[in-house]
Amino acid sequence: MTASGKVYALVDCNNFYVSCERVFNPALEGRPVVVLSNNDGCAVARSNEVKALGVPMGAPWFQLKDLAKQHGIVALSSNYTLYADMSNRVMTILRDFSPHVEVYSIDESFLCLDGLAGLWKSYDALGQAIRQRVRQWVGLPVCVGIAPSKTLSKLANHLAKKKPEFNGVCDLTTLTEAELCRYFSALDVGKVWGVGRQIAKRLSYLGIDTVQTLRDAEPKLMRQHFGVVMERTCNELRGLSCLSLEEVLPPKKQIVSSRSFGTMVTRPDELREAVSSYMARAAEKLRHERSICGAIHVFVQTNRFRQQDAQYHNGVTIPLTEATSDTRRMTAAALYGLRRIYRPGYSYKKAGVMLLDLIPETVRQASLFREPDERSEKVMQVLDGLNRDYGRNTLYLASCGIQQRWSMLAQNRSPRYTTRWDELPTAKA
DNA sequence: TCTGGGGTCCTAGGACCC
DNA sequence: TCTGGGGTCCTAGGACCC
Repeated sequence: MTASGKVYALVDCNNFYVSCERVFNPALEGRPVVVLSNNDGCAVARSNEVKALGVPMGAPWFQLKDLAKQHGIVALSSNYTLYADMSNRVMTILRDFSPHVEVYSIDESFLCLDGLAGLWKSYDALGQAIRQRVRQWVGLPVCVGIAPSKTLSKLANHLAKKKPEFNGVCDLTTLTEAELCRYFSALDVGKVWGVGRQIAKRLSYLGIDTVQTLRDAEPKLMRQHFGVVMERTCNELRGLSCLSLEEVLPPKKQIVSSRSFGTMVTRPDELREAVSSYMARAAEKLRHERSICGAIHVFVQTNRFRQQDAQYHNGVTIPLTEATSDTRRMTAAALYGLRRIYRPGYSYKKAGVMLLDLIPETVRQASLFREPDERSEKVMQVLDGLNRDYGRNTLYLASCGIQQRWSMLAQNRSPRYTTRWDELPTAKA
């Protein structure tokens, strides 16, 4: 099935966060391990042992504590610094295998394999070589799915992970129609990329429950029922490539920074600290993107899970008179917004900022009312430089506060082994 | 006690214009 | 009694992804 002549590989790391932890702590091998979300809230990565216990993705940790005690589940706080660095190492290796790589998320990439068939005995051999090298050089297990469309390569990857007969690499281009039909008939339609819970339910009303029945559905009819996206998905399932590789990621359209608090926050000064801190982070990302923003959205909310508490959530968008990436001006706007939405008497659980109307800094429009501020750019360069070279929070605005009593929980975080000299792993003789 | 964070795309509906 | 039609733009909300 190579109707379009395209061939894509999807390389996906197995249980990525858990596998990263195991590289540096081999004692975790073979044990049930979860990595928790920010604030140690939910299980966002599960080892196979934990999946076998029936723990779903996103399960709240506090609900798992009994099960954890019973089976000795190890729970780790997330260590994004480590995961990001490990991810970069994997992606660097993948670029050796194909000149066309789309880094799709922290743990998966699409590779275009067009024209590479001649270099290898088979696509399967190429896939195995990728697995072997990533395992040897970075220590992480990956699986590879190969198919004539991105949507199919996702499914191929799923099969590579679940079906031992593929040994970690599933090349759909070598399967017969009958074999494809057999695998796809056994797969829930919800496994298809782009089919979530709601759409799966609606598909079910039409008698479409498996990947195979969606593949057999008429694309034009799917368009009438669900829109252009589903029509595309349907065509992709038939081996007609509709989604191309996006090698250069387009500039972001918005940047969000938000966190749940480690404790309930009632005092306005603590909310101000949190919003200032989140804004510092968002502004840093903005400058890294080489963009400036034209508006800022601030929001606060109480704990929606505590129905017995008085609930309040609100947000406000503050347009800026002039697009900027200066943390100080953005923080001032955010704190102004916060004053407008803050209501006393509530226990707040979360706050955040969103940067909107982003444009590249090169198209900055001169303001009618202000001279261009070159000093601002210099100050931000110094700020970013210090925080890059000496660690985050070396230099920050006083409004971010010092104690940060509200900051999130991370009670069991591993060292940043690969990015901090003072946290390098040590080898015992 | 304890329930994540950061994105994108599409669509429907309202405002507005001629 | 009778009350256009078509187009664009914007926004909010929903759905999806990892």
